[in-house]
Amino acid sequence: MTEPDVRDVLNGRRAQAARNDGAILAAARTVFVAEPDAPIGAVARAAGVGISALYRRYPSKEALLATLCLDGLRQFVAIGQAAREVADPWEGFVEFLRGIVDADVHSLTVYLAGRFTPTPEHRDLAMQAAALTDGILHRAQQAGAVRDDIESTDLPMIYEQLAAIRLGNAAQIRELRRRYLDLHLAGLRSAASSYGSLTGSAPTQAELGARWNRST
Amino acid sequence: MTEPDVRDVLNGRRAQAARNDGAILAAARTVFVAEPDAPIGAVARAAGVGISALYRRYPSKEALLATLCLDGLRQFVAIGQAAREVADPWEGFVEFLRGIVDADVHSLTVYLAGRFTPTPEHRDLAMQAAALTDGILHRAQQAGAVRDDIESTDLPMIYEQLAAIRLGNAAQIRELRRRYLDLHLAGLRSAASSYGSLTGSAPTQAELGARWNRST
DNA sequence: AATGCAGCGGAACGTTCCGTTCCGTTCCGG
DNA sequence: CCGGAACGGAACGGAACGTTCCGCTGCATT
Repeated sequence: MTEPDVRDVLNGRRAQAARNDGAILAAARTVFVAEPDAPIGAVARAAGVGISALYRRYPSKEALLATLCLDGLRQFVAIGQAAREVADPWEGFVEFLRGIVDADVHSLTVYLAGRFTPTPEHRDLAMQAAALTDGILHRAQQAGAVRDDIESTDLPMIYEQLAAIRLGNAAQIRELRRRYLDLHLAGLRSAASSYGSLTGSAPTQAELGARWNRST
Repeated sequence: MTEPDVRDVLNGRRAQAARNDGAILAAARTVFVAEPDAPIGAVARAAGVGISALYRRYPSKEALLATLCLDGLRQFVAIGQAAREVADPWEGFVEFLRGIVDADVHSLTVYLAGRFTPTPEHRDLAMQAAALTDGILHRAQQAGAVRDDIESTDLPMIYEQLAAIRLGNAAQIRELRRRYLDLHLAGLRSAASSYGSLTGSAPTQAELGARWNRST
């Protein structure tokens, strides 16, 4: 039972298993982002493996979704931390939004939330994400770049809108989302507030958090 | 078999049937707008009738959806015609978008499209709707109110984004949609284009029309 | 070379869900 | 008083899906 060095098993049964690990996660990502309640067989087909290769790694569909969502949350935090390092507040803000939208992190987190019972780790990362959003937005607002009547809970709603753009293949979807993110950004600039104030108010954190509870 | 005057049968079996007609359509509207692939039993429950009351009026679920979508298209055209009559081009444009979003016409048309085989009447009304959109947008652009790098196929994408806002009850959804429509409008104003041009290009009419074909 | 078993593909199973049909009942209209 | 229109809801048939299970393959160890 001597564990062989990873570099020594580039082929063979172990190596295929290791490759399947990645292939299954990548396939699951693609499939569930495109169709949040796709059957688990679609993931297996997209990964080019059988169903049992899935169940060897994840005890249930729910566990797979939970893992996927965890990955998405970690990605969200990483993007936020990178954007916080950008010197110019507006540039950092833009890079933040672009990063979230390009990676389609929203489809991996909120869309999947409610389809599994979240762990404390999920909640913890979600709070980190909210804190990052807060900081990046407020910095841009204090610099006078983003209009003041925007709250940090407005941003998830913008992600949600952009995530709803699902026209054509993946490449076209990304292109279209960039286009409409540009439009959102034009509306978010502080000078744009001269066209009139926003009616109503942003959702509360509690209302946003309610989406993590199972419902359907 | 003398058909009695409608005003004479405010109660009785015939009257209940007439009332059910409206109740069923209203319930179907509410239910399917909230959940595009809700079971037909949910509509019956929301209308307070049995399932057979539904099947007496519509031979299948598909027929009910087709009728609902037809209503939505007619509503779209009516809103567009009203907006065209507004003297100020920008005001008309705004009223148009507000009307579509408030009535949630998008959920009744595009969301339902693809779930039934469309009739020539559907296609005809859809073309009228596209023509109206074209006219209202171009008028606002020629008046210098809306930025020039917007095409008429951008507007359905904006509806789609706003229709994706589904947080809380119907009242809160409407309030939130108004808020984010305001944000979109700020980005659409011609002066907002000074913040930078839009990347990519709008979808083509053909790409938008593809959503009417069954897929899932 | 023999052998044990990790890993796998996919058929099979049980369950849930949903559209549609059908039957017994009610009660208006003539 | 009776025929039948309208209705409520149980029953049916089939599709879809998550999960389990079985038989096979081929590497690793002896």
